[in-house]
Amino acid sequence: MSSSRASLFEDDGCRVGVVHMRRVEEARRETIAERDLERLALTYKVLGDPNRLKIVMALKNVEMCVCDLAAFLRLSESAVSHQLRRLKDLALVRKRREGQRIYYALDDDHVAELLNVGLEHVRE
Amino acid sequence: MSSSRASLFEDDGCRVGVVHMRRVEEARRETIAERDLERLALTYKVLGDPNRLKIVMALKNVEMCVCDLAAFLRLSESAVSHQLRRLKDLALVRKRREGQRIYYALDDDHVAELLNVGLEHVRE
DNA sequence: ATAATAATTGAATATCTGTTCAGATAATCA
DNA sequence: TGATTATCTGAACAGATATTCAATTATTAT
Repeated sequence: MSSSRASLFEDDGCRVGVVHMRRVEEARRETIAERDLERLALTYKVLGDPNRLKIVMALKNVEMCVCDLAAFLRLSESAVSHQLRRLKDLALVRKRREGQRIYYALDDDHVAELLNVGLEHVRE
Repeated sequence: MSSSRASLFEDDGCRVGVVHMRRVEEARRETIAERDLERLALTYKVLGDPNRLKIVMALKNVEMCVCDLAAFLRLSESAVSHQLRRLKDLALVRKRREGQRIYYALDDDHVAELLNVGLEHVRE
């Protein structure tokens, strides 16, 4: 019976053909908190830009200042600074001031692990 | 000496102040292939949208057809179909036809692992 | 102080992205 | 066959995004 069709009214009042109502309701129950999901999406999104990804990949090995990263990416320091702020807002990197320079590093081990799992998938 | 400043000509001809040339060169050597990096960035990017993320989270538990997912997300089937194509292009989901319906599921275990590691980071 | 270096910030713009809409395929059934 | 259901596709538009540019803050050196 689970594959039989059911035409019914959804709780938002729209008449729709729902094939597996059980699965839909189950999925709704299992969904994580909207706040967590939003933050998780932002985390992936921030890694989804080639230049930001290059930054975190480089920081896997050693901390670097903005100037280093700009030279590495062949990008303006302003552009790098903008990207670093996004990475920092999501707790992917942390900064440490030393005189005039500010050194960036990965914030915790989860970040490196996230990169490794992603690489495994890409190289499968 | 590694913290001394070095003003020099980069190989692209731009005069820039590079603080830790060793680190920059090391980072350039360690960089993964541009093709892999591009693909890795696309993988994260595709997970970086709340609706697409909801889709893969739901598919962690059970396969679902487009109609189910549209009901679950309260989104048009067209919109869901567009998103599913992006997920499929990056091998995050696979499809299986059964009559008129097409069922989607996660493509491999890496995907679920990627979600789990991401969740750990968000909830830390 | 003044100058120089490192990094940040906000505004502007060109580009990219997600959804909608209308129409096209594909499979099933009367 | 024609009708219905499920899914896909391409164009278009509104909203988001990355970089550049100019100006600003913070630190160090003279």
